[in-house]
Amino acid sequence: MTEKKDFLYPQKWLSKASTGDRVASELRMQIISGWIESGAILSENKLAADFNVSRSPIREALKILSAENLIRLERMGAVVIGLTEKDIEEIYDVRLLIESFVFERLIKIDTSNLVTELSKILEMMKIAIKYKDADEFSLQDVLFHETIIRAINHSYIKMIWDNTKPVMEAFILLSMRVRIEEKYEDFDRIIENHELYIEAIKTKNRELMVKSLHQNFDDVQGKVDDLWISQQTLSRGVEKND
Amino acid sequence: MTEKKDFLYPQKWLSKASTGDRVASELRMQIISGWIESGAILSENKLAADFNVSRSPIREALKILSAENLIRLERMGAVVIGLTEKDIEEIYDVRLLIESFVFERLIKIDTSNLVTELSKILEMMKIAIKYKDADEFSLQDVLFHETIIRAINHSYIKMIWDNTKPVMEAFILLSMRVRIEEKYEDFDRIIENHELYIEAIKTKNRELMVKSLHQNFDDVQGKVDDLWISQQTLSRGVEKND
DNA sequence: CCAAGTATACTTGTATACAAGTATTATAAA
DNA sequence: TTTATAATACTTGTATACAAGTATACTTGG
Repeated sequence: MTEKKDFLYPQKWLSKASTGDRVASELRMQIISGWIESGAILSENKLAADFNVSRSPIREALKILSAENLIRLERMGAVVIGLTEKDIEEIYDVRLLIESFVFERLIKIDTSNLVTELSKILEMMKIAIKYKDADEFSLQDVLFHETIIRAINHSYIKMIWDNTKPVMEAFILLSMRVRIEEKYEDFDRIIENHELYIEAIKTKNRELMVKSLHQNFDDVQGKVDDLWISQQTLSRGVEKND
Repeated sequence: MTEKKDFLYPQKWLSKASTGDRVASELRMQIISGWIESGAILSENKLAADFNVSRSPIREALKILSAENLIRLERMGAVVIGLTEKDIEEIYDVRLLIESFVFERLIKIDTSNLVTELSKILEMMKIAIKYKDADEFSLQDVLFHETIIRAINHSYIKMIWDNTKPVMEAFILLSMRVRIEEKYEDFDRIIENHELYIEAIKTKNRELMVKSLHQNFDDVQGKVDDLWISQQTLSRGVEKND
């Protein structure tokens, strides 16, 4: 008998999502968390049976995951690629790239509204930490950066964000869940980083921005470790479906 | 009676593509060329009838175009967004961003094989010009830049490329078709630019790369004009379906 | 025991069917 | 004439059906 596994992805974030999106979100979490191992082969029929839906939304989900480079669509089944440490470094390459670009644009425009909005989000993050709500914290963290990116109204930079966001969100979600329990003090540093970021935007200080961005980036190494912890935690005492 | 319109997208490039991909490629061309005007509303049923396929591949195509920001999926029908001058500028922002990033990586690795490959592609481009084959030229032009990007083996930079490529390809295709007839001499300059680019990679000369990239970028203004010419050419003497 | 060929149980891609919801249009009442 | 209501003709989202192709496993002949 295999133990029933709860959803990894917060269901309340999916209030008005289609079945395909739900399946994609859940599969994404299962792949990134290591619950579904890389190399595994997913069949549409099997997934449809597992999720108790038809093949239509499953196909939709697989297309999404394929665009995110988490799986590779082949003739016979979708091969799980998974998320390696290299992938995470690469995602942060891209983040660094686009957020630097965004900052250069921000320098040229009025950012007072943006700063206000970011301050609000930061306060939300603090509350989330106070109540040890890793999911809410992750949501706000991602929203923080998305808000910055949206500020410059650049649809193609936004597109890059949209394409990397889901994987990043899942990754952050998983590592924060571990960290909020086992490395609670980390969050002070994260908050500090974000305050620095806001300050950089407010004062349009390029150096400060680079500094805060890189601190954020350095923080990733720890996050990678946490992902592995997360993967082991998940496997602990849970039987896997065949 | 409405005049039968040929395919805008080269059919031979779709040898092993699915129906959904074909429809996406064709619709993309129709949208970017202005044949389908922005603001138009596409219904899955109508498209299925037009293309003589079922709704499944149509849905697939619409998802693709939506990810490319060419349409916006809404409750009732997909609204055509189209490609504005701003979009094209933004695409080139992204190209500049990622190709600069790629160049920084190229400096650190052996690029002799890459240079050879690029030289080959460049010769193909010259032949295409000689025979006034705009489609072949566009194919090689896009391949040229893709080859450079692939050289650094960065899956997320590659992902950004994959996401912008289709729109760029369609745009280049349309403008080259006009230019090869009406501005044949332009192509000397384009070839020159690419030679400069190869030279920059060979000598790992950052300044030269920036120069050739920006020359490429400056060239875009002309391309935008050509797109409008292309749109008018297409409308000339052709009746549009209701 | 081994090899070749065939049957079978998969796979995806596309077409069709059905359900639920929305905008529009026509009708009826004031 | 105007407004409210109801019928209708759309829309998408999901489920199911069918077709074509592929890998596997078995069977049959040597």
